[in-house]
Amino acid sequence: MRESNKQNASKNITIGDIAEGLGLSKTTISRAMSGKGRIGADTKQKVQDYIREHNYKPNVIAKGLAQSKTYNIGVILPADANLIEIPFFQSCLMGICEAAAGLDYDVVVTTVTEDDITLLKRLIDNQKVDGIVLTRSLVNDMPAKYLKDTGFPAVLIGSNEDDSIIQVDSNHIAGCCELTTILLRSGCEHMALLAGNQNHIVNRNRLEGFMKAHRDLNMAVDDSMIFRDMTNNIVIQKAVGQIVDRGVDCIVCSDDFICSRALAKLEEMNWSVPQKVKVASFYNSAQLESHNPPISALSIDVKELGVSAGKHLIQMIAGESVDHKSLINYEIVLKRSTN
Amino acid sequence: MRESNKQNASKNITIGDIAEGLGLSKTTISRAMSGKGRIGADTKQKVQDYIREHNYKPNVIAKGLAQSKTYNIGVILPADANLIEIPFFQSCLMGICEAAAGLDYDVVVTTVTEDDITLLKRLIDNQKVDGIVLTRSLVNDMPAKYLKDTGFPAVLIGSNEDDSIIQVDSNHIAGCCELTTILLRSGCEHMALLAGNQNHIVNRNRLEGFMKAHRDLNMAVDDSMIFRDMTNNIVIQKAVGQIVDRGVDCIVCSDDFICSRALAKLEEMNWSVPQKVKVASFYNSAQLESHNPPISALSIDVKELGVSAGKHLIQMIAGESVDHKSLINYEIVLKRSTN
DNA sequence: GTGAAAGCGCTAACAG
DNA sequence: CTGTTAGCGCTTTCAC
Repeated sequence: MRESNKQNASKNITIGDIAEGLGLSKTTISRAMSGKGRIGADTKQKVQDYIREHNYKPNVIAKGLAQSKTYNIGVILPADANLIEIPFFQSCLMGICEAAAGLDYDVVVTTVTEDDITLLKRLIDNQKVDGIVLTRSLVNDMPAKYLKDTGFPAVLIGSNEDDSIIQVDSNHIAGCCELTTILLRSGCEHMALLAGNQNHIVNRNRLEGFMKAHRDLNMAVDDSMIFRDMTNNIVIQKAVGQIVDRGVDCIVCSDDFICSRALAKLEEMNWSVPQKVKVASFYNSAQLESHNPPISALSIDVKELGVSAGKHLIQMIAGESVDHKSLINYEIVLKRSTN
Repeated sequence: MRESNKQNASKNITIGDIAEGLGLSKTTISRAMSGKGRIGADTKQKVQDYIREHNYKPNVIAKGLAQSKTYNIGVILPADANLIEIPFFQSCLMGICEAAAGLDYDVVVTTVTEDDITLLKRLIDNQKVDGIVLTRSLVNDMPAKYLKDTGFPAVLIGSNEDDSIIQVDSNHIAGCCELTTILLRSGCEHMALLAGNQNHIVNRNRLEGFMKAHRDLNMAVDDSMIFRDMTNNIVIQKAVGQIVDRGVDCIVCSDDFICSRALAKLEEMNWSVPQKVKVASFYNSAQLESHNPPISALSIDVKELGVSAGKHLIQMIAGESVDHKSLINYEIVLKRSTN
């Protein structure tokens, strides 16, 4: 019950306990830890020894309060029903967590839907985070708009027309253009594109890359072979039926979800890949990992996107300047589906 | 520059500003908000009006510091490479976020691997959360053990031998038993099971349910038809080859990942489902959503698991007592693959 | 080089 | 019913 027994109690030991135990002031302890201000090398050592010995962990919350910081970054995940199982966001999150932990930050997550950003507002209002990572980008992006208006530190994983928001992305236009070019050069003459939800910037960019490849090679695109907003199995199956009728020789899909559904339909029609039609995907997940034949695709290190976004955000919070746009490499992986 | 202009500044307005603006004490403002302690109905009203008018948002961090709480719960996600894209955890997380937001808590996430829980320790040491949700359960579960030893409030999504940790799960044994029973009763005589990583409790439970169904019906299980630790495509393909040779008439898989690989192999062998062999999965994700034929499976509302876990944890933190184990319903969804 | 004191924004006895 | 006074655990002037 004596004062000096404090550190044995279940409560965590505080900076005050150390000061008391060492006969120093709280200020000195603080300085010994932060390195700020001048302090004697010997006392510094003494403090650090004491800290190690007593396994002292500073209270980050209190530190934050004193500095008007939280040492947290917020990650906004989409909660729209059709996206809830998309692994992209999970991989992003892993990357962000990794970056944050390395810089002594923590990650708090919340969700938004296309038309409801109340939880994002709440997170900011509650002053629980020092900055925000957005993990998807829509055409009229409410979160991006809100963050821009409020001037809250933020970085976007993906691209956005608005240059004023910091962005981390891979170059979808270039990547899709490159993959398409390879396919065109390999002799494809009747290419089709099954593009995803055009409300997502990324799907517009993929479409644009596809178009650009044709332009660059001076080849016409057949508009009747371009399908947008392939957001459910019904429309995908219908589209596949139509393009097969029109003599397609190569199908490119916006992502693996579309691709796996297209492949299922082709199989049902007994239309063999790659003999009768080549198939490639613009986004490579685990979904088609063990498909037979293996599917050619654009591959990006999504976790690395998260790492980069996290680091950039924390730099920003620290007041350092960061690039307005940084790009993560992509890779073109050719497999049997386009042989 | 005058004192009274404070609320126009970019800084957030504080409880002190309100007190000053209204000529009351900070205590009174605090009481008007929390409802604790007695306070005049009229002053309470006045305060609330002022708050609304000036769009005041209390600083949760400061509140927390004063109460030794954080109003955060931690969610531990597995970062093992082979699990990173599994949508189960993402759905859990969504549910936990939903529960937390509704109870004015936030969610901070971090990761562990099978043999490294330093980030979990860090989260607790930093005192950033009031409790922890574990989203997976292994046989020698380091996080569960650690939390038990430290006595930190925690709930586990999944099951664990150790009864002392609060658990939220669906009844995998009963569910798998029920589905297996249906298949046995429908005439299957040579059933095979492709079970997942036996280091995961859930996969052991699924196996147990499968066995129990046989026991209950007094039917022998053929050990050569039971495969454990089907963690990669190679072993799965090999297993499928073997069981087909042995005259299997029904294949049950631990989860959709195993199932999709098994289906791919069957297709390659031109072994039609369900004509030559029935197929079912013990865990239903979006992975096989549009497979042809549709796959019979056990279906559970994973997000609801998260919601339940989140609510239970926050109750616990509030000092209320919670059930040691609560179960979420499962559903057996029979489709063409077992017709 | 070190310490005293004030303060981050809020809550919680204890008085009146 | 309301105000005063201490804190929560840490940082940060400003003195010495």
